[in-house]
Amino acid sequence: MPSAPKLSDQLCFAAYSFTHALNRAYRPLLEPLGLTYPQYLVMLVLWEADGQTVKEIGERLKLDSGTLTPLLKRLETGGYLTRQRGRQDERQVIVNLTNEGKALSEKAAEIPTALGCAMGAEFAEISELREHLLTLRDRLVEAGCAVGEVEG
Amino acid sequence: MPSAPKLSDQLCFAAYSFTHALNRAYRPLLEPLGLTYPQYLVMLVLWEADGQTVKEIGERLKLDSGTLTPLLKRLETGGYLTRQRGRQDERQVIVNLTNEGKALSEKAAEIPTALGCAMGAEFAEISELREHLLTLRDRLVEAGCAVGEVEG
DNA sequence: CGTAATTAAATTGCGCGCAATTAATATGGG
DNA sequence: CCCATATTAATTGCGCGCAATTTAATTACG
Repeated sequence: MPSAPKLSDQLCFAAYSFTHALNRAYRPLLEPLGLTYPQYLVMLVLWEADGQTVKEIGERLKLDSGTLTPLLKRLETGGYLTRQRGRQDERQVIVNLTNEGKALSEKAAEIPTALGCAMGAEFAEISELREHLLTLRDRLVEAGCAVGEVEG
Repeated sequence: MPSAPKLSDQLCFAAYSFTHALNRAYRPLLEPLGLTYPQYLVMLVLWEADGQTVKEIGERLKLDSGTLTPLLKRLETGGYLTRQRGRQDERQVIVNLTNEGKALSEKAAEIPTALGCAMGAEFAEISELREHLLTLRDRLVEAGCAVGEVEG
């Protein structure tokens, strides 16, 4: 297989396995809160601004209702939020935190710290890497197609 | 929620959404080959070295048999590889590419190029970012625990 | 030897992630 | 006003990822 791309050359695999490693690192930290990692992301969005629609949450996290609806139902069952149809527009579903859901943010406060430590990285380094990834992500979303000249 | 971590501060979310964007960018490129992205990764591993065990493939990709067994069965059904118990150690399953599976590497040759172009990134930039992510990944795997001082 | 401990895959169960479809509501044009 | 079109969620189906368990084969130990 002389022409085959090499795994070790792939940025995509590095990102893929880094993400999985992050997920595994989060698991024991989130388990005491009763959250999975995607559920934690939804809570982050709601802690920043309560009362958002499913659509708004989805835009923020780049997820659709196929993923969010069952996830939100589980968080509702867990007592962290409520879901109710909008009054002026009944197509929308507004998601509100319960007191329990709001209180959870305090327990979650130390999680980023723990992760940063586990990675042994400085704030500036993390920050730069984050922006780099978001830039490339946005270019990927924008491109969607094309055939060009470098490693993927 | 004054103490809550912010989504925009999170490296984890940047990596998470970058990975999903990559996945979506790969989809239309891999569909003509009849592969999903994880299946493509397995093929990359086998194109580099045919005849590996499930364990070896899993170590390379950081995946376990719970993920690999059904995935490999699908690739077997698709005619890209065969799975057979090892002769000298019957606990192992050796995975071999079929001619069709080997031939697929040629069609896949242009994929990394297309992705690199879609990201609009130089080889050096990609390369550096890749190493950075792998370094942090390995630190995460090594740490597994701890509570420290920076953003995650 | 023979039994205990170890190892490799497979299986089970659950939660994403996403494409595709459906249902209900809202909007805009004639 | 009515109907075609848009939009928002929900639903369905499938393929990961992974923890936990099970099964089978190998190795280590007394």
